[in-house]
Amino acid sequence: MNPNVLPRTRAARKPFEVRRAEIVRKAASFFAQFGFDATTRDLASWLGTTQPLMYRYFPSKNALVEEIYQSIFVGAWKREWDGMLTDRARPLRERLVEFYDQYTNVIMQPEWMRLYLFAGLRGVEITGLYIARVEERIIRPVMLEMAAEHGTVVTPENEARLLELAWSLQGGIFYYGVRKYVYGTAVHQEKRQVIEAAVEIYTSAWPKA
Amino acid sequence: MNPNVLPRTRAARKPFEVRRAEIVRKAASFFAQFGFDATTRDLASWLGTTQPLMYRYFPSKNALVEEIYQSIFVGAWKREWDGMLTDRARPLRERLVEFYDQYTNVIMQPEWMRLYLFAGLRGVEITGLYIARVEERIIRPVMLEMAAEHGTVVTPENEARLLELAWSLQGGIFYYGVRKYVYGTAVHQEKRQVIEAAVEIYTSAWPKA
DNA sequence: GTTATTATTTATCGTGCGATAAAGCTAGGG
DNA sequence: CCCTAGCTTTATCGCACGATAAATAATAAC
Repeated sequence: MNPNVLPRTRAARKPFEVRRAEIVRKAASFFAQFGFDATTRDLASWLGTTQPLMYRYFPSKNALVEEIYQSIFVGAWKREWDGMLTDRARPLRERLVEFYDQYTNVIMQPEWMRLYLFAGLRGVEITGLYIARVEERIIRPVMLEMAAEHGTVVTPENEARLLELAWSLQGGIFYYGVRKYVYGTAVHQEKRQVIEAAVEIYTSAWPKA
Repeated sequence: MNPNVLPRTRAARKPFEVRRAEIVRKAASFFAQFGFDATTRDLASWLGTTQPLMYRYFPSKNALVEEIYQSIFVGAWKREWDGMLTDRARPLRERLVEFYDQYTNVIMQPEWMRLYLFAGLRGVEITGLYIARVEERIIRPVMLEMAAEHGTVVTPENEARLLELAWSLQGGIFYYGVRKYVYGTAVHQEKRQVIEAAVEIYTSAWPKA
């Protein structure tokens, strides 16, 4: 017997690719809330369909999960961010604030943040690759621009220190999102203000040597 | 049939409280690695005992998990930290570096960090309480000491901004641990150096107003 | 309008889970 | 040395999980 109290109305018939894309999108939101150990039956109920339907579109639960990883971690980066940090026609602080404002508009959402942490805790390989890419695309450019702005010469000796300093800026911003979207605690300011304050601190106190 | 290849030797008989404490301690380490959805059978194998043994000491898996939460989140704070940040006989930077050095000696370990995030993602109530306590015991004192050092008057208008600034410092340090212990990526400096650099940035660039 | 196609559902399988009951074994008291 | 208390194990239950097969129904082609 079907455990649902109300008899389900048959799900609307949809073209293969439409349904498939819908499953990936909604399943991401579902797993972000309940973790990847949530069941395919609950997922189907969330989708408004039945459990075996998923297996027409994905060979296994894990195949679906892998596709969610791809959509989140590979699809997150936007083309226009690439030159944003290094455009020296604009003041550095302005570049940093605008970049982090836009970048966090994408990643600082409950879905993205939670999936990122769920996947990290699971030891999913792609999260390590994601961090490596963040270092090359964000941390290192930020560090180099900071150094250029302050006349700091980057050497093999101080590179590690300067990279970690740029990571600290990133971490200070990121943890704001963790508090808000993972732990659900009250924060005291809006995202934009937090970014501005953190960027201000780092640009004004960047070490000369 | 027992799936173990080698026939288990019977577990050494131990007094109730000894075995019980051992289960909590080792189970914390086990769940930190594999998440709270790991099975009680695997846990028993990890403990070197059998699965039903756990039920002599805890009425359910969840009761054991709750006890692990308590031991981690309530038992983490050390008495001597309480006056450390506010001891104005010492230079502020020195206080901050020493506090964060010692505090991170406790929390910046794979076990603590992973359980903290696992629990947070599960929506476990105690993590919200933990963050509230961190704000009262660390963030607010840090903010007030910073303000006092720089002659900043804390008002209802700027309090939110100053609190978030102190959170940024904490977040910058914390995220270093996330990278290292959750994502397993290479970091460029030792913890102590990262703390020193972050504290240096924040103490030298703290806003006057 | 009939038929072919395929999206969707119902029914079910084997497995592994948390939990319980009962049997087995070991240390300490007499 | 035996007996008993209680720690530990074996055996097992009911259930929910991922996955598959077969039946059903809605769309598309002609």
